[in-house]
Amino acid sequence: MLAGAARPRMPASAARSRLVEPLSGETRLMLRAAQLYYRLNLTQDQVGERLGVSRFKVGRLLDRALRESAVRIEIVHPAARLVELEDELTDRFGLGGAVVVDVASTGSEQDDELLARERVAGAAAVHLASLQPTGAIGVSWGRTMLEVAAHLRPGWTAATEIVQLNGATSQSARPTRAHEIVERFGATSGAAIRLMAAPAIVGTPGLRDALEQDPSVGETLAAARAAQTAVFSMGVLGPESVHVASGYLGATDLAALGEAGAVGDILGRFVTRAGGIALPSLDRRTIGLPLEELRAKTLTVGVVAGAGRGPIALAALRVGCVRVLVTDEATASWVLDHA
Amino acid sequence: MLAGAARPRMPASAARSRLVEPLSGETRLMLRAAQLYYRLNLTQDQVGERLGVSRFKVGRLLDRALRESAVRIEIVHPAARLVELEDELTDRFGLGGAVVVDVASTGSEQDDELLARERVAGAAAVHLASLQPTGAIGVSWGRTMLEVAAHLRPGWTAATEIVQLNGATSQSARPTRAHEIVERFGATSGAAIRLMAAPAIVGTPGLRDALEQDPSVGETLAAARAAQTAVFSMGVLGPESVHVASGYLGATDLAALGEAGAVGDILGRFVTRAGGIALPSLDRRTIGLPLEELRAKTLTVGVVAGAGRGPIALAALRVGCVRVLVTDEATASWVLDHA
DNA sequence: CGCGAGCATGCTCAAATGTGCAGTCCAGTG
DNA sequence: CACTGGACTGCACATTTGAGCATGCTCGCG
Repeated sequence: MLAGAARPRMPASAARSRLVEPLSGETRLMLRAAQLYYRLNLTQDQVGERLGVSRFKVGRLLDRALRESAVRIEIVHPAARLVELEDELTDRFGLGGAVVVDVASTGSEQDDELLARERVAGAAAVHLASLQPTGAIGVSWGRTMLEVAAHLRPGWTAATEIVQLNGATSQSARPTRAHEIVERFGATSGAAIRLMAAPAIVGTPGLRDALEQDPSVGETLAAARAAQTAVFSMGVLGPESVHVASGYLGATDLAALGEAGAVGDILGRFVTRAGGIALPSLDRRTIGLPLEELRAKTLTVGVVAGAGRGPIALAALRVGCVRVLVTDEATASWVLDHA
Repeated sequence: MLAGAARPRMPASAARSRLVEPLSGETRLMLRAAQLYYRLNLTQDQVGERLGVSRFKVGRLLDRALRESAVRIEIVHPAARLVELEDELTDRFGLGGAVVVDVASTGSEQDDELLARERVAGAAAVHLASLQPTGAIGVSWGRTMLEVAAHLRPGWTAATEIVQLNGATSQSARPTRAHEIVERFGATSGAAIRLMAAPAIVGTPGLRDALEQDPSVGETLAAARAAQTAVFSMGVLGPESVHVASGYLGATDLAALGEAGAVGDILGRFVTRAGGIALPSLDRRTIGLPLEELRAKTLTVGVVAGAGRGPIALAALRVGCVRVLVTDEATASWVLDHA
């Protein structure tokens, strides 16, 4: 028998086979290269040797694998998302930096609030230390700032003076504990301290001006102005606000602020979603550093934590008075989603 | 007021903070480096510049990220698994190579069987061509080999002769079509062909010997022995076997084989799970190249596809008569799981 | 207070990798 | 059949990365 007979009857499947590509040899090679290179950590040279191709070809195969995403490089660390949020915040708002912390949920809403404040404050204290601020540092008060103070480690800064940025004295049952905050900032650093002996908000603009001009308050205010660094937290508007608890704001003021679109306060100054002063009449009765002056500082660290703090965080960013933001993941996400 | 006052009363949370590590700055840095390096494709130098650290440190951070698997490199191509199976088969059985094809499931068991055979046969034809066999090529017969033949492309080899490896003539209603296979192998390559004019299995060892010594069969058998390359498929034992359909095996033989632990056949020779001849008495009645001689060849390509072919594939590997295995994913997995 | 172990840092040098370029092959075309 | 454009290959060279090593720093211990 000889070759060359007429083509014999063959199954129809021969034609079909063109449709289902059986995986090209080139792709096979690419995957083998990827396995050897990424899994076994061989060099491209070694891969080439095993596969019988030049190292250049291996390089090109790996390149293709990456471009066609046959190989995926993923950052799987649980904290990666936080770092991403930090970078996005920094970019989007032109910040000098951002710290976003992860807050494990406890199940209880109240516990979450406490935990968030605690973790964020801790991070703020650590970050603050890493920034090595010098000269005078201005600080605000509030529950968050109290936590920040509690987390400061001795010797965290070489700053020479700690200055209270806004009024805080109170006769109410719920004191502001602003002096504790300032004292701890001073005690942990060896810096001198300067308190602001005045309420946060007084009854009339006239009294405000009189107090601010009196040396007892005026000198601190001048120091607050001169400080190149400021650390502050932000408050939300609502019946649970420290300003209400401390007796500065009554129901009337609250209602007016709500109507004016206030979302919270920075150094006792209530601002709207867009970052403007919500109620100028109230602002003129507020004692402490104005926001324009806060904005002018070299380094400002804004600390904000807890559910519902998104709007005031965003407002603060819009005011432009935050150079470094320290917050929790939920707030960071909210801000980026609503910016 | 002065600094240095006794440490004020502070919330208990300060102590708690030691427990919940707020994500160390080093880790943060590592993740930022990973993002910049892997996502943005900066060089380590550029990453270092942005992060304010030396390129050495960046390298070490990335190293750590990889070691702590904060970064995962994954090969996601759907065919990656196949390549992995190929490598594993090659390693585990010391093969010269393996081709594993992916068979999309159709839902119907029968269609799957056909599709698997078709795809595997196609892959075998392509791979065979890439191996560029020369001289004489021995071939077996069967449904799978028929498909392989159908997929051969003209000019696929420069071989000079195609030789049938084992007997196949049949008077039954279901012919073996062995001549079609050999003819197509020849027609697509321009090689001469040599058929084996004898049944696969005859009634007595005496007749087998007589036939093998007669020039009509003997010359082909000698050529089969001399060929340096062989291509063959494997059959399963069971009522649907081609040997039954072609009338070589009766119910008695089938039962005896089953009892002897046969799992299938290679060139008409039935073997056990472990790779031994299942029924020597039957083997002495089988016409064609013995397995020892198949094993001695330079290049042998075994093609096996379809559900339930795992045991015979494994047996063939254990016999050591397969240098290159071409099969489907299911069979490859089965073999590796049961080896 | 001095000492040394352990560790992180940055350096030099070599290895590994990417890039631009020139040569080659091949399919399609006039 | 010659030609041409495009894809692919391997090479020389520049860049990037890794490895080993000396230095300096911290921290605990005597």
